[in-house]
Amino acid sequence: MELRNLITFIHVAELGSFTKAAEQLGYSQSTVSFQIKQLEDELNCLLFDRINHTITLTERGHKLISYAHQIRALIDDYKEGLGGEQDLKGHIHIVSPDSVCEEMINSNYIDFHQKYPYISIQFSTGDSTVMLDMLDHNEADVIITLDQHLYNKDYVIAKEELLPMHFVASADSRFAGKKNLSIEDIVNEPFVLTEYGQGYRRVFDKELAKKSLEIVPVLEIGRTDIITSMVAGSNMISYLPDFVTKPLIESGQLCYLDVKDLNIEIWKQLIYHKNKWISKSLKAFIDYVKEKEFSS
Amino acid sequence: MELRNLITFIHVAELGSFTKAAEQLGYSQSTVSFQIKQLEDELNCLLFDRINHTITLTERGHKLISYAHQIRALIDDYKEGLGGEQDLKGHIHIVSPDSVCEEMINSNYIDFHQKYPYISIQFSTGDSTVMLDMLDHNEADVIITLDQHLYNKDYVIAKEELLPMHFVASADSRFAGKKNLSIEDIVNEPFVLTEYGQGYRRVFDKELAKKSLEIVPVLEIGRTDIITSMVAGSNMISYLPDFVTKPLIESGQLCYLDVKDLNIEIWKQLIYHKNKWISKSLKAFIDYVKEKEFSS
DNA sequence: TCCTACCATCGAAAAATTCGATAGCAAACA
DNA sequence: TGTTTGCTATCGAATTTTTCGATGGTAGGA
Repeated sequence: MELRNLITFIHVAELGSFTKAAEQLGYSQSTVSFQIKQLEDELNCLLFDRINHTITLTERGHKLISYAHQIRALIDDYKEGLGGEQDLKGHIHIVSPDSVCEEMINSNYIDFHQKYPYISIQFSTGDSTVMLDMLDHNEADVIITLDQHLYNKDYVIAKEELLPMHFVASADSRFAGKKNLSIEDIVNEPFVLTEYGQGYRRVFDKELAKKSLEIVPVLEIGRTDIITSMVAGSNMISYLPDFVTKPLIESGQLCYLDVKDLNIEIWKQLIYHKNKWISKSLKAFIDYVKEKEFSS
Repeated sequence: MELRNLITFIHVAELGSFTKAAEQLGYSQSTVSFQIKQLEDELNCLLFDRINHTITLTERGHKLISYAHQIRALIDDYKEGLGGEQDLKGHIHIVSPDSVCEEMINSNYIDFHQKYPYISIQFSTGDSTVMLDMLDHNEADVIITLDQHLYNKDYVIAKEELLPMHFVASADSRFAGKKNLSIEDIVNEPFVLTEYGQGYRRVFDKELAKKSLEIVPVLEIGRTDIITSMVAGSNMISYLPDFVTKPLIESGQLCYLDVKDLNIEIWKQLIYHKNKWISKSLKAFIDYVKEKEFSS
C-alpha cells in the first residue's frame, strides 16, 4: 500500500468522483482508476461500488477512509513539527575540558535552560584526543578544545579564539613583580599542571622540548579550580588560560609571571563533525555557546 | 512520502544498518540507501548521521520513527480488521413489499439480531419498480420481489421460489367450497387488492387483460394484513400469496376459492446488483434470509 | 435521439525504482 | 604495516511501475 494511493482514495471519496479527483490532483482519470484498483487489489476487496457510473463507498471503503485520514494526519503532523518550536526539544551532548565545562555551568547554563527549557544537555569532560574520537564516533555532538589550532576537513570549526595563557604564582611568590623572566628561570620550580592529555598541556611540553627543556610537575590534576587554589596557597607555579586564573588575579591572590620567551598559541575551538546533522536544538546551543563562551 | 520508504526506514533504524535492512527486506543495499535518501530529501533533513560508516538516528529521525510505527500500526490494524469478526459490523438496507417485510420482522429478525448484534438493518418497503430502481442507484443492498420472474444480467438472483397464489374469501362466502370456479364467475365481485405498483398485482391485471377481463377493486391497499382481515369480515375477495393468507386459512376465517383458469406465476426473488460489493455483514444477512425466508 | 458525463481498459510513453558494480573509508586483524 | 572485512555512497543500466491519451460502453439529461 502506498501513500499516493491513499491520498487519491481520500480525494475520490470526498468528491464522490474519479474524474473530479483526477482534476484536483492533476492526474488523468485513468490514473485515478488505476490507483484505486491497485488499492482494491491489494486489500482484495472493493472500496467503491460502481453502479451505473456512480460510485459509493463500500463498508470497507468507509472504514479505510477513517484510517487514511489518520495516516495523513500523522504525516502532516510530523512535517509540521519539523519547522516548529517543538523542534527545540532534544538532547545535546557537549564535551569539553573540565575548566570550560565548569565555567559554562557556572555562568551560562541556567540562562540557556531558561531560554530552552525542553533541551536537555549532557556535559562531559575529556581531553582533546578523546573528544575528537567522540566526534568521530558520533558520541559527542559538539566539543570545545583548548589546544593548538586544530584543523581537519572532517570537522567544522563553529568558532575559535586565541586564548591568552599565563604562568601564574601566588601573589607573594618571589617571582611576583619581576620583569622579563626567562623560561629557564622557573623551569626547576615546583609546578602543578593539568594532566598530559589536556591539549594545552601537551603543547606546553612540546614547546619546552623545542628548547630542550622539561618540566616535571609535582602534581598533575584536571581540575583547574584546584590548581589555582593550590598555587594561591603555595610556592608552586602553573601555566593556565587566562579565563581560569582571572578571578584570583583580580582578587589579588595570584599574579602573572612575566615570562616572554615561550611562544605558545592555545586556541579555544568549538567543533563539530562535518557530517553531523545540526538539529534546531543543537543549532540553538551552538549559537548560544558562540555568543556567551567566546569573547569575540 | 511513500510507505515503502517508511517501512525501510523502520527496519534500518531497528537494525542500525543499511546493509542488514537490505538483507531483511530483500533489497539491495543501494536501494536502501536510495530510499532513505529519498525520505531525507523530501523532509529536507537528515534522518541518520553517517559518521565513519556508522549510522545513528538524528533527532528528527528519532521522531519519525515514532510516527512511522504509528502509521504502520494503523495499516496493520486496518488489514487485520478486514478478515476478522469485527467485519460483521455494518449497515444493511433491504427493501421488500410490505407483506414480506412484516413477515420478516415478526418471524426472523430477532434471531438475526441476536446472532449478529452489530449489524444494523434498515427495512423499507417498495413496489418492484421502485426496488429495482433502488438497486440501480445503490440505495438498497438487497431487495425481495414478489413479481413475475425477473431476469436481467445486471442483477444477481440470490434465491427464488415460485409462490403459490390464491383467491381468498371469508370462510362463509357464497363461493366457499364451490369446485371449479371460473375467473368469470367472480370478476364482478367486490375485490380488495394490493396497489397496482405491487408486482403480483400488475401480473394479475395483465393476465386478466389477456382474457379481456378487468377487475376494478373497491379498495387498494398495500398492507396485506389489513386486506386479509377485511376479507375475513366481508364478502370481498382478494388474490394473495399463500404465505399471507395461510394463518387465517388455518384458523378457519378464510377459504381458498377453487379458481383454476387463471394461470399466474408469481416468484419470490432475492436480488442484488451484480456490481454490489458483498460485505461480510451483507453476506451473513443474505444467507440468513435465504435460509429462513425461502422454503426451499 | 443526440449529447454529455462517467468509469474501465488498453497499449505506449514516461518516470521511478531497483540492481550490480565500484569506490572510499575505517576498523579489525595478522 | 599491510591486508582483509564490513560499511555506506554513487553511478549507469535494467527493470518495474506509474502515468497518460485514446477508446469504449453506459446512463441520464436535453
